[in-house]
Amino acid sequence: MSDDRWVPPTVLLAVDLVIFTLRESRLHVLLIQRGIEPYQGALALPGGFLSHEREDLVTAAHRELAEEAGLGLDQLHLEQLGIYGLPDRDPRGRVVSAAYLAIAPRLPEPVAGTDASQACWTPVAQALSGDAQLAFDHEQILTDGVERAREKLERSALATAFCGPTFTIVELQDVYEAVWGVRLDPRNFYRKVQSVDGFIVPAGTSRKTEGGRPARLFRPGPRTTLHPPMTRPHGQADKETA
Amino acid sequence: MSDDRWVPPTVLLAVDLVIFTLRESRLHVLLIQRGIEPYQGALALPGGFLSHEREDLVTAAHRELAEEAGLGLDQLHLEQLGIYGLPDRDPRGRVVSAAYLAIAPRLPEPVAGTDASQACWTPVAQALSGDAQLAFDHEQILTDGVERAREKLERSALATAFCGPTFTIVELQDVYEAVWGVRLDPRNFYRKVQSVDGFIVPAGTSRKTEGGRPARLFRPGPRTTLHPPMTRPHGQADKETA
DNA sequence: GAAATAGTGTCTGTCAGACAGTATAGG
DNA sequence: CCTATACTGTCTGACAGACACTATTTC
Repeated sequence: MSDDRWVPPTVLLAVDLVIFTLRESRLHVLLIQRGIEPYQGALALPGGFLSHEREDLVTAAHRELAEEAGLGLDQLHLEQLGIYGLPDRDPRGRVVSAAYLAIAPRLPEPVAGTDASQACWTPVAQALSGDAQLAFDHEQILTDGVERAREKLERSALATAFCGPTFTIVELQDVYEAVWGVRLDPRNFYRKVQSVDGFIVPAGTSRKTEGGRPARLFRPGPRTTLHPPMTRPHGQADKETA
Repeated sequence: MSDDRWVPPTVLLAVDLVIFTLRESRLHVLLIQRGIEPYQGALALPGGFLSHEREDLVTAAHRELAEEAGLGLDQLHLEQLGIYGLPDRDPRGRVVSAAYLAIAPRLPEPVAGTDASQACWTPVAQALSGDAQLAFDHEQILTDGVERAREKLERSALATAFCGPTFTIVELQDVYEAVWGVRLDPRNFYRKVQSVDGFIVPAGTSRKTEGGRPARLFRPGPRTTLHPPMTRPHGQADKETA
């Protein structure tokens, strides 16, 4: 600040995505296998550099979402997660990454890998088990993403973003159980989720289930923040669903 | 990604700080009056560019904290707030800012302005009233900082960072009332804050107060996350303390 | 003693957690 | 009928909110 002709350093800006979805009642994250160095062949979060100097960060996140996951903007939650800028996180030089958290509804196909690299949904428990070494500091970013999702399920209506346009209460409960890693009582969950005003609204019809009474369908309500919040069982226990 | 010789664009990376403290039972933020263009003369959050290409973001935040506010690392909370990167937020070009939230304990002197610009503690209510136009998108950053602080008071022991090494329960209540903008019942607050295990621990002695029974002193406890959380009065009402 | 601030006891409505019981489907 | 799933009613312990009351200081 004291030199007259001092010029601040420039950095490369990347956008990385933590994209969550629910598959078979388990939380999955989209990972790609890197086709180029560095970390060629390793698993990594989808992402990339800004396409041009005037591209907005959110726009870049949406672009990557479309390019690497084939996901459009419909029924998709996207929020900023944080910035990761340790000097040595990328061997190519000073790369600072803006991480975004995205929630995708259940998708029938395993995602059409449109990009050069192969994209696949991976159970989060497996991605963080240490067996699969993630590129760069993506394990840290993924860990932060999980924690963010857990917190937001308490105070926001984010859980509905995991579901399709309509869903049953049991499906919504599946989301909470998978993300929090706990078991919830269906009866109490039913009462609780209905009592929060504006969280979910009836969608009229009902849906078949395999041998049993059909469940009523609901749509996401107008509320985005939940009062009172959903309460996560004490001690944020990470017990897997048996 | 398809061109062979494509080179990603570079950006300038800045670090901006939202530094909160409590003065006269009101939440204050540190603002500086800009000495140079752009926005010369306007109020802004303290901050600046990375000093060199290999500087870590947190290190840069600490450096700015020392340069512009004269604050060391002792008894100081610092956490990442978010990244602000709209293409037109800075007329000098593509500048992306990593915002950090800092909490400083009560300071006797109004901060020694060590930098070229004048630094002053400003009530947050005044800074956001619209009368004082803040530079760049700093009003947005400040708004996000206030919301973040409010949320973190619920689930973390962040409130103690506003106090000195020892404090009374009433002083802690002052923090909650100022940040949340509500009135709390002293008796219930007393019980509640004591019942949360590891939040605050007795510091042995007590402290004089103007005409009344001396209050016991406490120190921050080992707990950083609060279970159960402090409950903010319903509807996050923003009623100012009368 | 009065005044002021610190800290305690107790009641009450609300709600999370537990779980018995009812409803509606397919076999 | 039985089984499986969806949904309802009710009890109970814990706790937030309200507030009367006691304790310890200065004047």
